[in-house]
Order: sequence, then structure tokens, then C-alpha cells
Amino acid sequence: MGPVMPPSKKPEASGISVASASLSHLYQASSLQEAEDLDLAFPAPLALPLAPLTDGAAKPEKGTSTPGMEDEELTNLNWLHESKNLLNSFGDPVLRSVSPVGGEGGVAGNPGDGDHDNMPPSPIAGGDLPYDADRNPNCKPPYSFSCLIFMAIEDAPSKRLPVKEIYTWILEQFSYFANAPTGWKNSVRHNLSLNKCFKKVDKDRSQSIGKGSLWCIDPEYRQNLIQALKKTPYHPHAQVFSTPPTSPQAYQSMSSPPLWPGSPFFRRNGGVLLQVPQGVIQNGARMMSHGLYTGIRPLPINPIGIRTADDRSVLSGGCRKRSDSNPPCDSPLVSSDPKEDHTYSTNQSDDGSDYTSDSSLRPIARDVANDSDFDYEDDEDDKSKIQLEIKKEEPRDWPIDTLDSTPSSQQHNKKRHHFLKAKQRMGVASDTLPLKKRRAEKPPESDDEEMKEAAGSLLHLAGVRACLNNITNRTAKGQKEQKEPTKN
DNA sequence: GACTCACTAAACACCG
DNA sequence: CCGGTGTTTAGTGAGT
Repeated sequence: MGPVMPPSKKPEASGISVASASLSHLYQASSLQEAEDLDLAFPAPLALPLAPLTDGAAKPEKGTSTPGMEDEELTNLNWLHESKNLLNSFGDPVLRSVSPVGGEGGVAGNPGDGDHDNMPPSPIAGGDLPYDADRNPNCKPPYSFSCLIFMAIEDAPSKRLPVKEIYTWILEQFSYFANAPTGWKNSVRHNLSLNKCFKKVDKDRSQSIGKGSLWCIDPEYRQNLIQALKKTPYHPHAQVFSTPPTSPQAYQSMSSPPLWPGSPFFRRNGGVLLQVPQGVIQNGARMMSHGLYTGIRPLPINPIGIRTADDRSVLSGGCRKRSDSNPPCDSPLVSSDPKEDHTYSTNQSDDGSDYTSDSSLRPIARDVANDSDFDYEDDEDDKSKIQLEIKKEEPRDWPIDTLDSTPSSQQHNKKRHHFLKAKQRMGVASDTLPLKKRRAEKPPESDDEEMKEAAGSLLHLAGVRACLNNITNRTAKGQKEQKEPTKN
């Protein structure tokens, strides 16, 4: 059922330090069940009853929590757990054979797009129909290659994979590629080479993986990939946001679960991806995480299904790889140079700013990654470390609208505009402005509160406020009890 | 229409 | 020599 790691070698640490206690357990849990057996995954209780899990995974019991976790983490894991429940209600095939989201533009595009007729056509290329994994087992994954590679690598215990195993992982997770011509492999290699997010690890002499190198995620851009991943697989149901279901049951009856939080990759990793940038957590996800309806994802500002420039830039701009030499961070690996540019990747963020060449503009991931020898694998509590680091170096203007992508909807366009107006009223730079400009325009201290308000405005516009209030009231007590007394 | 982005295709070099 | 891997360039389609 769940994703299966290729029966391959899992190279031990060569270039990279490995193994954190908690996080590595999360990573190494080969299944959700295992992760939960370790009491690591989805530790936060839910305040409201959810449908029973269908995969047999134990639902965290009310009142239990993972010691040492921050409340934000807990609340986000709440969100994760909710998502997991939701996803479980849809079954695994959904995760493996999802339809493209948000039209053709940009989403793993091509085999299946028009001119490549030997590919199975995308059954719902327009993104207007709910995907149906049963009926369309070979529909195109909604993930870009960047995301696919990212997931593959992240899914590996060592966080490094040779390209061949990346192929394998993708094939195992998405049957779509089994029937696809091998061109996608070229795309994978192309992406590995050009995308800054991916770095080549110098092969350990002792390792005999055959040809090629190991590839890993550049910690500097990991957050970008996470962002990209979060927004990529989203199902095109505008009503998810416009008219939130009034009950968990209603929500679960919806045919458009958020894929990302419950993806095999995500489940395997026990919610690690919830380490979203602080701006997201504080301004949106945190609020939303009190809700039960994971379909109402944090700050669904984007018109659903539309991959905006912001969206795309997360994949490319922040994650661009320069062709040769050197890593900017202390990452052990490597063969990329964020100081150079590339034709395919201009290394611009959504705004056109180049935060690879301007360290001050780099996303938080940089700070996390560059913080001495930060390695998301090697610290005992690196998970919380990440949270803490993110807290410290919040990318204030981490585009909030990078959270979602589902098919375009006028309603959501309107909401987005409302939100932008709200932000403007509050003096917050529009997220449509280039990152540099936004940073320049923003008052350094107040934006957090402003963003919270903006988030609130948006949520209100999205019609989820009432829902939130309900949930918050109901869960406030329980969450209070869960919080660790010492934070930060 | 310009620009940006993700992607495919192809060519080429390198290596085991 | 062959095949896999990695890099680079060109071109396309889509969104902004």
C-alpha cells in the first residue's frame, strides 16, 4: 500500500552527517504505522472526533502529545493528523495516481500534454474534475519534477539517492510513469542538474552504487521545495475554501482531499514537512491548524489551481541550481553554485529578486542551513531546531499565497484580491510585488501582527472564520493542556 | 507582447 | 563499445 523504498542500498553517511534521534526516526519509520508505533508521528490529539482510520494506523489518543514539541508544532501536527485522517478516508490510490491540478501549466507537465501523444492523456487536464484514482490510475501526478525528486530523496533514510533510485521511487509512487516513455527520466536528470535545490554528493569510495552520484537536497533550498510541494498537489475544489464543510463528516465526504499532507512521502516522514516557514505558521497555518478541516488550508489565497509566479518561483526561483561548482552553505556535497546563474533557471524568486546572489534575501532555509553545520538529519532535535530557527529568521514575506494551488476560480481570485487589498490597507506590501520590493516596503517589526490580521481577513473572506471560531472554542481547552510549558 | 517558468528533446561528454 | 549518468542548449506551452 504505502510507498515502498526501493530495495536498494541505503547509503550510509558519506558526505553528510546523518541521523538524528527523533527526526531520523521519523524518517526511518518505514510506514505510518511504524512511525506511530514510535509515537513520533501525529502526536497531537484532536479535539473533535474524526472518522476512523482506514489503514489501521492508530489514531493518537486524546491528551497525548510528544514531549518537547512546541505548540506550533503541535498545532501543525494536528493539521497533519487531520489531513492524514482525511487522506485515509480516500485511500492510498489517491495518493499514487492523482490527476493534475490546476491545468497544464507547470504541473509535471508534459508527458500527456498535447504534443506528447504517446502519453496517457491527462484525464482532467483542466483541473475541473475531481480526480478519481480508481478510474484514472495513470493520471498525471500533480507534482512537478522538482517535487517528485524532492520527495524521493526525502523519502530515503539517508536523504541521498542515486538517480536510478529516484527513478524507482517515482515509478513506485506514481504508476503514471510506468507507462510513460523514458523521456521523463531525462527530465529528472535535467532537473537534478539544473535545479539548485538538488546537490550531488560526492560518492563515498566505499559505496558502490555504480555509475553516477548520489543526490541530495540542498538544505538551503529545502524550505522552498517544501513550499512548492505543499502547494502543488491540491485538488481543484474551490468550495473547499469558499464554503467550508460544517462538519468533519461533511468534509470527509468531499472528493478533494489535500494530497500533500497525506502523501505517502509525507506520511512516511511523520509530518516533517510541517516545518513550514514561520510566516505561514503564524499568519495562517497556525490559525487554521486549530480547525479540523484540512481542506481549508492555511491562507488559501491563490486562486485554486493557478500556479502563480510565486508558486513557480518556489520551484524554480528559490531552487535553482547553478551549474557548477560550489555550494554556498556548508553542505558537504556538492556541485552547484548559487552564485552563478543558469539559462534554465534564472534564480529569481517570485519577485525577480535573486536571493541566491543576495544572501540577505534568501529564504529562511538559508539561515537554517547555514547556521553552522545545520543538517536536518543530524541533530537530535533538529525538528524543533528547524522550528526555532525558522522562528528566529522568519522570512516575513514568505509569500503567503504560496500555500495552495488548485484550479483557478474566480471566487478565489476575488478572495485573493480582497486579501491583497486588506494587506495594502494595513500597509503590507502586496505579495504580488517582487520579494525585494516587499521587503523594502515592509516595516520590519510590525508585519507579523499585520500578517496575522491579514490572514484573519482572508480567512474571514474565505468564510471560514465562523468555522474557526467554533473549532477554536471547542479545542482551546484541549490545546491549552497540550502545550508545553516551556517554549522557544 | 514580453517575460518567466516547467518541461521535453536532443546532443554531447564522461565514466564504469 | 555500450549504457547510464550528468550537463547544456533549444524549443514549447502556459501563466502573469
